[in-house]
Amino acid sequence: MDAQPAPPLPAAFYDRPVTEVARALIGCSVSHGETAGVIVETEAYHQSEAACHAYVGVTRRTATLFGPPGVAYVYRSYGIHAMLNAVCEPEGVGAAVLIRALQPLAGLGLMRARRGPLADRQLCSGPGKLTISLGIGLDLNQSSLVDGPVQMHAPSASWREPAVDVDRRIGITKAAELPWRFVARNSAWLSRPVARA
DNA sequence: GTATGGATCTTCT
DNA sequence: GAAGATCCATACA
Repeated sequence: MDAQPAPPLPAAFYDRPVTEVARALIGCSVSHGETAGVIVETEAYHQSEAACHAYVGVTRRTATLFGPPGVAYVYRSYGIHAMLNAVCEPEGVGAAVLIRALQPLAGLGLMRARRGPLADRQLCSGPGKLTISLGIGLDLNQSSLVDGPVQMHAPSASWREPAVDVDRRIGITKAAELPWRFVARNSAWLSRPVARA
């Protein structure tokens, strides 16, 4: 709690292969207003595979994915849930990292006010949950992760670089076999345990 | 504790 | 008109 926030990750951080960024984001933190959490679970999406929205090409919906790196891509899924992604790779390439789960770090009271009287581990253990807890809505689509309302920060000094497990992605039907899900090993805050050790 | 089905809206064909 | 990267409540063992 006393941890002074490090400077936000620069746009260059996201200007790399999306799988590298997805792995590097494990242990980083996301903040929005009073609320913040440590990223413990991510998935990579790239225009070269069918599960990615950008697979179909540039549309009005996916334009953000093809934009410059270091920008938030927020969209609605199943008509109900907002999903937070970080756009990666150079402008013109459709790729993003989906933030699937957080370890709550700050503003837990505000999270409960938004979500209800839930246990800590239920506040951000899912892509649709964490956006509600952090108050992230569709209006934040295309906002900068470097100097916008939602920011991502490098791991605090006390965070030991965790072992990262790789797994298949969740909840998709196409290209489901790609090992593009990255999680912090032995974390208790995941949306779902790793399939195989 | 595990399993199944419903809710709800934006975007694209 | 249909599909989609989900979450929650309810039913049953």
